[in-house]
Amino acid sequence: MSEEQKHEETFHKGQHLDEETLFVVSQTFKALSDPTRIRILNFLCTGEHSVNEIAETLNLGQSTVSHQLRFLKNLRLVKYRRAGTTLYYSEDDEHIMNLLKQAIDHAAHH
Amino acid sequence: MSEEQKHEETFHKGQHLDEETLFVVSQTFKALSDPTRIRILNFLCTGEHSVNEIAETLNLGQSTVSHQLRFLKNLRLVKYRRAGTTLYYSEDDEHIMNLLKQAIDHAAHH
DNA sequence: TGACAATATGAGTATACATTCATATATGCA
DNA sequence: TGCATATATGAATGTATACTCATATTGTCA
Repeated sequence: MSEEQKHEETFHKGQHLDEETLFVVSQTFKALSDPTRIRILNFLCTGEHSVNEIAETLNLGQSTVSHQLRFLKNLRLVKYRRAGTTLYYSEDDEHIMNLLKQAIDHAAHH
Repeated sequence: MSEEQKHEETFHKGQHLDEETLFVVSQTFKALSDPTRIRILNFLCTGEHSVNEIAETLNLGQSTVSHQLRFLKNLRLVKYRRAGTTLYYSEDDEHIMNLLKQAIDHAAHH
């Protein structure tokens, strides 16, 4: 590794963004850019919940929640556990959830 | 402050999201969800740059860059300094820039 | 003041996306 | 097997938005 690269990684000064990284980063933030998904993820901070629990608690349509959970699952931000006909969804990316919490704190404490 | 609220703020367990916080958080992440804006912000990590410098370096149209900079400026993510007819843009929210860097590292180191 | 350079702005367009509705799939149980 | 519950899926629609083009604005200097 060159000194220049080491410098960039250490101090984060305009590091090079390849196509794939750019895509992943933008997709990740897009997941966090929708109020409904934010509410779902924030609710999942309290632990695992079924689709219907999420829908009723947040006052959303069952279909809406299912669609958004699929979106979040494709990005591996949530996972689920099956129990009979019920699917219990929960967080699956501690790092990204931490980003969300930071942003909420940043916005709320103002 | 109630014990329940203190618990939520300390451990980030599904804290309540009021309308305004939800809006601010979603807007902030929306700013970070577009590849062009990510590239601009990442470039500004290297220091202040004029609109034309940004456009030429990132191979973007002048109008595109100007539009996106206005977007980022409305959210107070960037600021500018005037020098004659040239406007030098730079970062204006250390905390949010840090979120971006975290996400880039998270995505790049995989 | 007039010309030039840098940037901003507004309209138009194409695309992405969140929601809803209707329906399909899947699991458990009698 | 047949029914009920939970969830997923697909189409349709309205809305948001990123980019481009043309033009306007602003500041500098001769």
